[in-house]
Amino acid sequence: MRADARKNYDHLLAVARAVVTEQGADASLRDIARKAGVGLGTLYRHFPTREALLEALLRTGFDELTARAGDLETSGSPEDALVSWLRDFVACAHTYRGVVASMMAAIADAQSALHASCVTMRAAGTRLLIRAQAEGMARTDIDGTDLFALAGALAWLGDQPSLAPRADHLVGVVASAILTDRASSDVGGNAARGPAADVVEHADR
Amino acid sequence: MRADARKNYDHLLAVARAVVTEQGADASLRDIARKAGVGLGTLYRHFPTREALLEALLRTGFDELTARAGDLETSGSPEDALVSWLRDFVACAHTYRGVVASMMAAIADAQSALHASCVTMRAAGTRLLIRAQAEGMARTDIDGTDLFALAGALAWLGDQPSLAPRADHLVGVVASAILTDRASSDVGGNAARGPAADVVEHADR
DNA sequence: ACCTGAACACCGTTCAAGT
DNA sequence: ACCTGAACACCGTTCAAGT
Repeated sequence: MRADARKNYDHLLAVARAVVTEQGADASLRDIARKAGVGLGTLYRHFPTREALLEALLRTGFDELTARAGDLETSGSPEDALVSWLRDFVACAHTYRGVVASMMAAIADAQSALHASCVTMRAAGTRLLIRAQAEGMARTDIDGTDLFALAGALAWLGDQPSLAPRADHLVGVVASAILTDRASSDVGGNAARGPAADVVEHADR
Repeated sequence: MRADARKNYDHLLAVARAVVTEQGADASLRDIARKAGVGLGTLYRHFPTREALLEALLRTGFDELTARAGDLETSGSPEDALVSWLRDFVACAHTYRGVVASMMAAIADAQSALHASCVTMRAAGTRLLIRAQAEGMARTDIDGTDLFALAGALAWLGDQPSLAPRADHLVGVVASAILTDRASSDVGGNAARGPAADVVEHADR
């Protein structure tokens, strides 16, 4: 890659990060090119599709999520690992508003620039689910696709301004549906509570 | 309303129903006017905003849903009533792809043409939730807004082509998180159910 | 190799002019 | 009263022309 091209690429990505953070995944590509002081064709040269741009923006977060999932596979209780992954996924998707719809579309479209990362992430979640199921800690009538769907729905929820304030709490509610022993498990990381008790979010985020 | 205006209104609505069914809530208004053989200004005259058009399209379904919620308040078990409402809501939102995001935005925007209907629907769901909670059948750490949020998330899920096949099943999963007696209840809506409710006082409505 | 920006085919929204 | 469609300010995408 030529030096001037590299410079354009990097700058474009930085500007895109700012604009997409502000306007969401549907941000105007023209606006990004304009703000980057670059021709529209240059943006398209580096990122042939919107999803290619999103992929570049999300790569870091996705890689971190996958790495964390790997750690979770062998650490802590299966329930905590599963719920932690769920929270991490939702937090990651929440980085850019509206990105979760692209992810769900990408999983069904092998041509999408986001396809591979999403399949990888779903696989990571699936492994944590299977482990929890094997130990009798998670209901067995759902599979990795279901888990991914629920994670996506919770991320979508966090994107809606009117619902976002309760998004964290509702992750706990859905987690309690996935886990088998609601009564005795400590979903939130605090002391054990009854079934009707509030399932609290992590403090360390 | 003048006769020619009435005719335009009705025809516009019929065409809009077809186009929105096919293309979703983001369908091109220009396209609708074009297909209705009507000037673009005519569409704007009858439906000043996209939400006004959606409201007209959804009114029937919303009214039916509200009526059914009223019936459910006094019939069957509190759990069945709540889960039935949840399924009805998801089915109703599923009428037009992408409409659930408009609904969630409308609940926070009193100016929206969809605001009133959404508030009414949320209130209907809330009453069913409170009844179930009063009889000890639903967890008490969620409120009507949470129920509405979960219902919206499930409807969103049904809008994603890659997730839709499991949407019905996942309604059951989330329902089991809301209901207290997971083990014995039949979330799907059939015969077997948990122990009959004991002496319980009604929540005020 | 890489960049530019005009060109094309679309939008949503408004509003002067017509009937 | 009501309807029309041009006008305006935007899009995404492509591609000939430049360096």
